[in-house]
Amino acid sequence: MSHTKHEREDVMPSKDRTESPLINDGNCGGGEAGGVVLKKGPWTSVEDAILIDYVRKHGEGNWNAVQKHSGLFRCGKSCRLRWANHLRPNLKKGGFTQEEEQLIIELHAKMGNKWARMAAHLPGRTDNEIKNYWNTRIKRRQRAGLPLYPPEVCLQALQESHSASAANGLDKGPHDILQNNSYEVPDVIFDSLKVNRNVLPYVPELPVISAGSMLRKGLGSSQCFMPSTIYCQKRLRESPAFFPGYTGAVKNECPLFMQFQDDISDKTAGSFGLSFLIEPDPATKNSQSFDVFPGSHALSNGNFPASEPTLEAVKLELPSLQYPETDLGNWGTLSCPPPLLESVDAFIQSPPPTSGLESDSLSPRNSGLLDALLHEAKTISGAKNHASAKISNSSTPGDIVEGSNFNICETEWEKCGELLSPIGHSATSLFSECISASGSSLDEQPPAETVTESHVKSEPAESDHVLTPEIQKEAPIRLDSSCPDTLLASTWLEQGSGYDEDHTILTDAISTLLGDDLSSDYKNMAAGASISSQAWGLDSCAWNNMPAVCQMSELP
DNA sequence: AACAGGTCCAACCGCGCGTGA
DNA sequence: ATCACGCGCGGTTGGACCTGT
Repeated sequence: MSHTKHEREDVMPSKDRTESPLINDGNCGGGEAGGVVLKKGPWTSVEDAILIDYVRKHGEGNWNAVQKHSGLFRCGKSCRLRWANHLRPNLKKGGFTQEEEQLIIELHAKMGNKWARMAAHLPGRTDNEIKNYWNTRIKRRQRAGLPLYPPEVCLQALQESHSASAANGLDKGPHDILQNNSYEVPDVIFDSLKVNRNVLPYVPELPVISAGSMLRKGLGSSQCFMPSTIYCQKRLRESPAFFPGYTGAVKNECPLFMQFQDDISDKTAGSFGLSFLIEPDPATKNSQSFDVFPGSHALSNGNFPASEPTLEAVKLELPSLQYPETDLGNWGTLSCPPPLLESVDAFIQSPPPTSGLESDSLSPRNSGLLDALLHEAKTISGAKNHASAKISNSSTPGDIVEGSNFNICETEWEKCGELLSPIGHSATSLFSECISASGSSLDEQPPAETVTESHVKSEPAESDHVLTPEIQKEAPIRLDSSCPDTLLASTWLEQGSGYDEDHTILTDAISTLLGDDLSSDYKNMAAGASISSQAWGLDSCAWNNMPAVCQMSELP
């Protein structure tokens, strides 16, 4: 295809950019290199030949010298790109094979949008190719209402995780895949999780924010969601260990979240009982839906005015672990809460300030990816073994925030915190998606139904499982709450009933993720029991009526 | 045949990192 | 310590092509 294109270009070199020498920006030498106007746009075969010849003579590298010595009116960057993506030897052209596709999916589940690293696993393929393939895949599957990852990948990861944890113990890190990639899972991560579990009540904002943002996205303003994401992602791109969970949790680097995001935007917003966000009650309009969390980083960056722009700007510049320790200590009393998405994830995963940064190396937990969720589940489970007594006996948010006047909110907050934790959120979203796609092909499955047709059970045609009357009856009620996870989880659990062993594993994982209080409920649900409306403890009313200051009081 | 919408992909762009002066 | 430079990475864009109506 590109070949055809370039042949065509060779005949008619270009119309726009190529022949508009003045449209050069600063990235390639300010558009001029030594007074020479650099060319942009498609490469011609002549240029290719020049570049190939140059590289043969001088080797790769020193790309800026290419323009100087070869007569090419291209910036070094453009030369490097052309060489790397099209001219270098051993490049594989053509579509991806099934094996390659499978590998890409698996790699993306592990790495997220680390195209270059993925390309290293695919000889002859370029990061650009993989990126394009993946983006196309995302669009396709999003349109089709399919999960981003096929069930195989999810289940494989789960099974591997399960067996690995059984064999190695929890603290070894249940990441076969990751281990295969020589990823390190520093113990300090687990320690920090145990420590930080006490402050999980801070977490629940994330899903709500996500939902709001996703709803806005679903409402056709995807740009609402992106700017901050992009901004932070760029800022922190090279600090995946710090909190890729942020970028991941928001967009591409967290495929799991993205699955949920896609689902939310495509289906949930319209049918999951979140209409109160879209068509808020006049009395609660905006202030209680989108602005229910006044300090929401995501909200304030999602085309909503930031209440504390200055502070936020500062925090945006810093990876979460770079927050001054004093800031961490002050969060509970800040009038402006910390930025949410990044800080939430990072806070949970952050080692204690004294643990140093070396522990951050590619923690799977930090990735926000499939493995990370599994890891998280087991980590929390392990943490429970060590600290459950402490937590259950003495650790309440009220304990954390000493002298807080807002302990009245503890119960609701705790429940919501458990329920809405980004971990559970991602996991349930993932699992529901994974199971919902019963087909086994790696890629397309025929769209079972249009998005608008989706209801609680979104893709009936893709699954043989049907909602039980109980669930059908109860789920909409539950989902009128601001806890979309509820539905996803329940949907998953219901759908997962056909996967006995995996189901058990998944159920355990979910239960672990949800914590002690809810695990039994989830298991009951999984066993076919109807959802107890009391189990969730918090409906939209309670949540939305919770004073913002109360929510703030729970900040770590 | 014409058109619209979707898909694919090459190339651009901004940013961050590493290195050396 | 600072700056400039080279380089690589990931996100985005724009246009050609494909497909369905």
